[in-house]
Amino acid sequence: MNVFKKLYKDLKRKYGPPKGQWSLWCKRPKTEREREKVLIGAILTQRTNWKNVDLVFRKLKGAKVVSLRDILRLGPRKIRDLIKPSGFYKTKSRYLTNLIRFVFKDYGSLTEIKKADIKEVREQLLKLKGIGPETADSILLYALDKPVFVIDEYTKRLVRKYDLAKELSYNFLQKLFEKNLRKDFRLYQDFHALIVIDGQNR
DNA sequence: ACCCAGGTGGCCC
DNA sequence: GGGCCACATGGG
Repeated sequence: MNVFKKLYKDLKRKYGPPKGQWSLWCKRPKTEREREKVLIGAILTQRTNWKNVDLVFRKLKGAKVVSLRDILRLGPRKIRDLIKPSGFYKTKSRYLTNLIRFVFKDYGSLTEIKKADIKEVREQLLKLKGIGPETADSILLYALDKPVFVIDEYTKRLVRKYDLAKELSYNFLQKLFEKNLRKDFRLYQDFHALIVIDGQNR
């Protein structure tokens, strides 16, 4: 058994199924509404503590904003105020609105995007302002159930801790994980979630 | 009063 | 391609 698979098994044994926010992100299958929530969360959680993002979701719920349509209906100004606790709220409200417009304009729904070619969707996402490799891949993996391994700060710390690679570039690490694991979005979802949980557990 | 958190874009060299 | 900085809030 290779070291990647072993690390996954160890983390799984230590923490069990991912909890909290991750129970939604790793849920299978997801409803359209659940995919939308993951999509919103993928933007809001950029460089931000999940506690703050959760605060935003409670505010959104209180304002009866529970879908992508609701966000567009409210408009950028109101959304800006509602997402304040997640930080960087001016840029994030723009990023989020742009992303949602892209979803509706090019595909109509997340369920439709799910049927499209992964490569193509990834490239389209990366063209959007505010969506870099990690956010694009988080969307692909957790909102669209695509087998794409997400590399983030915690993943890099894990790589350093166990000396899994000398190079730490995004693309290199992503290929490394994907090469050493079976191509399975469920495995990728749980593994990455556990890496973050473990990283935050220090 | 610091310091941190699932990043990204825009500069500069 | 790499090094820096702005973006902002809530919690330890």
